[in-house]
Amino acid sequence: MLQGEKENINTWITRINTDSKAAISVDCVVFGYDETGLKILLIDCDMPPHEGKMSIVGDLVRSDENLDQAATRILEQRTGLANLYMEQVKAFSEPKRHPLGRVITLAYYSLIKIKDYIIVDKEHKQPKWINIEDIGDLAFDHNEIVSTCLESLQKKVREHPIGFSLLPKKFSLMQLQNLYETVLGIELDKRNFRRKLNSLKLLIDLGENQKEVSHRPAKLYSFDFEKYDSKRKKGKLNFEL
Amino acid sequence: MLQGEKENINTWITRINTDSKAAISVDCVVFGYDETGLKILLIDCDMPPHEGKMSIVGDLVRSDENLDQAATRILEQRTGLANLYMEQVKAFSEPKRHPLGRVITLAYYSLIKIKDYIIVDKEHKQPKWINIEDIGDLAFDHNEIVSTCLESLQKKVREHPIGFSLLPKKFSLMQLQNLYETVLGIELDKRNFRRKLNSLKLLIDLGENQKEVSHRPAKLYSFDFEKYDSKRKKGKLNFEL
DNA sequence: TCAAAAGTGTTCAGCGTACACCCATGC
DNA sequence: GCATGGGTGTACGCTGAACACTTTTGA
Repeated sequence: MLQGEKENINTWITRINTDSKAAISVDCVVFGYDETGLKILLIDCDMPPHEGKMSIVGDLVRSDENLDQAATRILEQRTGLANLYMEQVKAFSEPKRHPLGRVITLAYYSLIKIKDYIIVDKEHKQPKWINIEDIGDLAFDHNEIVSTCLESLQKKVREHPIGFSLLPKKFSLMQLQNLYETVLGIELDKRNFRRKLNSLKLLIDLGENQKEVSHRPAKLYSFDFEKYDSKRKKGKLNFEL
Repeated sequence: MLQGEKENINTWITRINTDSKAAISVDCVVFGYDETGLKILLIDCDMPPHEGKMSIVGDLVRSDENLDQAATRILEQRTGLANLYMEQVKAFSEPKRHPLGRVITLAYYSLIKIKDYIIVDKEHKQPKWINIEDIGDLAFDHNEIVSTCLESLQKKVREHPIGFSLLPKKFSLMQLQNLYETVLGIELDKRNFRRKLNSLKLLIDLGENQKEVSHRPAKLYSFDFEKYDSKRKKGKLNFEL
């Protein structure tokens, strides 16, 4: 359209259907936690010129779904993963980012406990959990997407209690601390960490202990999601680690 | 594509060019500040069924530009505004959000000092600064976009010194405090605010005073962007208001 | 001399940080 | 009895929050 030209409903419809159409995809960085580290789910990429590399899980969005729905559907279709917490992060839109044409992608991340889910290889693309330290050169701009999503995850984990879903319902304080150290990639002081958690008053002491461990058994706790929600509604809550 | 069907390069190209194409737009919430308040730039909407409402400034993305470039171009073309700080916030993607077809939009915001820019009405859509309190019912899902962008702006202003561009180069501490109170929509304590700014050591005392004011003249300061950058690079900086 | 905004200090409570030893259990 | 990880307390410094009066200028 020329600058200053008056638009009408026909020019709009034309433009919507021609000039500016782009393929839209979502790409999802699935972070997985187990007690050995933080990993992400990668699959084989067989699209030229990136054959042989690995990529994160993504696909094109359909015309009858919004992006959140697309992300959920695609992850389920390609890996069997369902009912995940997902968070939209950012659009990646360089015109030449995709070899087969203009594809704008919306990056999402998800965070799960590896043991709770079974990955189904529905497409013979060998989905694998790769430790966050060991990710090599990925297809497309997926390295950039992964690092953007990791930053976003770390910020979120510091500010919201999304980490608790990564632990068993009953967990010890050491498990919790290890979780934060792993996801944030930092070390924390044991005593200070405990005092902090204690001051939040959001853990329920279950009065139970670990069993059959060859050392002093740890006390077990669970997270009080109800109390968290009600405190948050009432306005004042510093969840900040 | 059926689940489990093996993809190849032809199915990909087909899908990229047919099923999943959507029109992509950017919509930009331009926040403008002057000493009377925080405003946003709205234009008349003449697209059915939203004729008569106002809307934020947006348009379709072209195939040869990325989203940041599109946002810059569109704002310049429609309002004459150029060289703005812009920040991508989120995609809005409900399939029926746009009356003329599938349009996924990426929301951006920008923040400027009203006096520094001249708005050019290139399309006879009467661009206007509307106080943030007085925004009525906007076209499309633009009310939702505006409130999402406002939250995002407020978070950014608290954590980064983007507010200083809204003031004259030489400003008083009261002007600075008013700015934060206006943008964040809260009240601040004068003495605590001053102590905080003082402790950051990022203001340069110019040794000058206001003139021709009918009360005690305020001292004037400027913000030390260089020092801010170097402190930030060296790692340790708590800019947090 | 008055109106209007500028400027200034202290106290208190809470929070992050640094740091080292004893405890309970299984083998 | 020893190896292993669990569990605990104190002191210090920084920061945010609350709060009221004096100063300087122009009209």
